Amino acid sequence: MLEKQRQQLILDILDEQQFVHVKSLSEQLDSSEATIRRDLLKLSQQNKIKKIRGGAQAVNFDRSALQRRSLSSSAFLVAKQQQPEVKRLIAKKAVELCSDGESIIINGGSSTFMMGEFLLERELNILTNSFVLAQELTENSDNNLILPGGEIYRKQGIILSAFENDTIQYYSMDKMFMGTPGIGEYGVTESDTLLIRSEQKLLKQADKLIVLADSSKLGRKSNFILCPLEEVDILITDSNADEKHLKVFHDKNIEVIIVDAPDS
Amino acid sequence: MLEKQRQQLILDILDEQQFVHVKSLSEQLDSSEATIRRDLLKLSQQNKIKKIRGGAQAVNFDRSALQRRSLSSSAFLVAKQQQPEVKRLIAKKAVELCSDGESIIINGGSSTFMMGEFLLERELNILTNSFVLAQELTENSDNNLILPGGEIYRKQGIILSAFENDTIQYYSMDKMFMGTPGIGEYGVTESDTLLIRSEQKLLKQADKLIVLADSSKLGRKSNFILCPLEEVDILITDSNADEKHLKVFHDKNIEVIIVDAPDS
DNA sequence: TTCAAAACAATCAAATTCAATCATTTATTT
DNA sequence: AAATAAATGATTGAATTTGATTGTTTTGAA
Repeated sequence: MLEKQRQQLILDILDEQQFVHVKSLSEQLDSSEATIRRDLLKLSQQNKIKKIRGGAQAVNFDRSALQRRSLSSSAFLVAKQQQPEVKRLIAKKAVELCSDGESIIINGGSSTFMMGEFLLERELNILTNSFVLAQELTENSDNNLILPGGEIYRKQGIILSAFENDTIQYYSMDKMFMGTPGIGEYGVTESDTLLIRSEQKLLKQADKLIVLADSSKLGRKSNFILCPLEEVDILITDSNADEKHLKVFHDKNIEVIIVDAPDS
Repeated sequence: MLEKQRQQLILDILDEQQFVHVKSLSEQLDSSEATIRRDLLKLSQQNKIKKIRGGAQAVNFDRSALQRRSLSSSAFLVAKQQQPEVKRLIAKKAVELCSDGESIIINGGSSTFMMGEFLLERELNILTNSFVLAQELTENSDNNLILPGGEIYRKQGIILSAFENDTIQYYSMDKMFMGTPGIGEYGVTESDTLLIRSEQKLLKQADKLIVLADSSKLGRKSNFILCPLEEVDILITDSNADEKHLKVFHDKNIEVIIVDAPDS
């Protein structure tokens, strides 16, 4: 991985969470801890992050600017940068599972955001808490869009409500598409505490759950468990997936759809 | 492969992914690394890419955001040009009634949309069923935005819910700003059947109702009555207002704010 | 306080990337 | 076709980056 690319990714990660461990970065970016430390040193000298013992901390000296930038789709770009082709193919396959006229739920997040590209020419009923996705599809497609009520979180580009009962409880949808930072025997995980509630609420309104997770997400575990594997109906991943992981899903009767990874 | 062709392909690739290795380009384009380096040098001299150690970085990686930004702030500019100056002054006065930190409701519609221009530098809690206003202010301001749940109606640019109980019932706001096609002794009127329900629901959550209506709207009556005059606390209109109409509002103890009409 | 584990900066050797150079191939002009 | 110009690919040594190793510092538990 390129030096600049690595550093950009560190910034992107810190855009989404307040703190990261050196170790975690080293694993995620597939570089030695020494290299990560050097990156952190450089970035902190540029005042782009704050270097603290154990890792790095986000420096929100210009919170508004950062928020605006992330909303505009940096999350989308990070996703693209990390796994450009694979994620796109997975998103494409996900959209192919829908027929026009169907009602689907799409949760906020970079993986599912990529579905947008393939939804442009479709006509579905789409319930989503992703404000950015709704924006794109409202402007550029004929899909019918439904939003949950709540506050707009610029950084994540999503709408969240603190209240139990909101508009979405009245909607019954066919499928829910969900991206995740990690899925394994323990279930589907999520890193953001804000997101997890909202996603659980959305999940209740869907008949089927379809998880989008490229091979790097399999067996990974993020901070919080969103739902057990039993809830998952279909998993879409790529051909780099480890047999060991796939077996777990198979044992739970999850239908696994595998798309060809370009560089496998 | 021709030189120009190769360089265009490099640009295409960087249009998609922000970073590439020299090695990867060399393989993809079937040229030596030396040639690729020369291409990168030329392209970077033209400022079309950024040359970094190990490869190249897209310079316009935030292009979509930039486009959207200029386009979106121009949404206010367009409104500014199309609407008469009076409406703008009324909108400005309306925003001046708010102090930072306050919670306000703004209904969808062209008059109230113009408030957006003056809200850019403010920090308020804004509950609005105007999807377009929310969009603009999310991208270009630091206001906290709250949306009701429901379906997006493209034509009107608003969010509507068919259900009685939605998220907004939990919000208690200081002021509601409402534009209207007609206001008179019979009350505040509205022409759009879709809008009227939604606005009545919003109204319930506000302590004070402030109506924006230039002088041409006074004494006018549109198809439906949204609420009686008793509910109105403040009316903002312009200096062309007829005394006869103003007396009606005065009798109902409505505070009337009059802005100077430029061509009066 | 003591101790062990973790995180750290400094250092070094290996690997990678680079610009410069030159011979060869390809394109253009005469 | 010959001469000239331009582009390409290979080679080189220098510069930079990287991961591993070292010993030191910090941390939290005993």
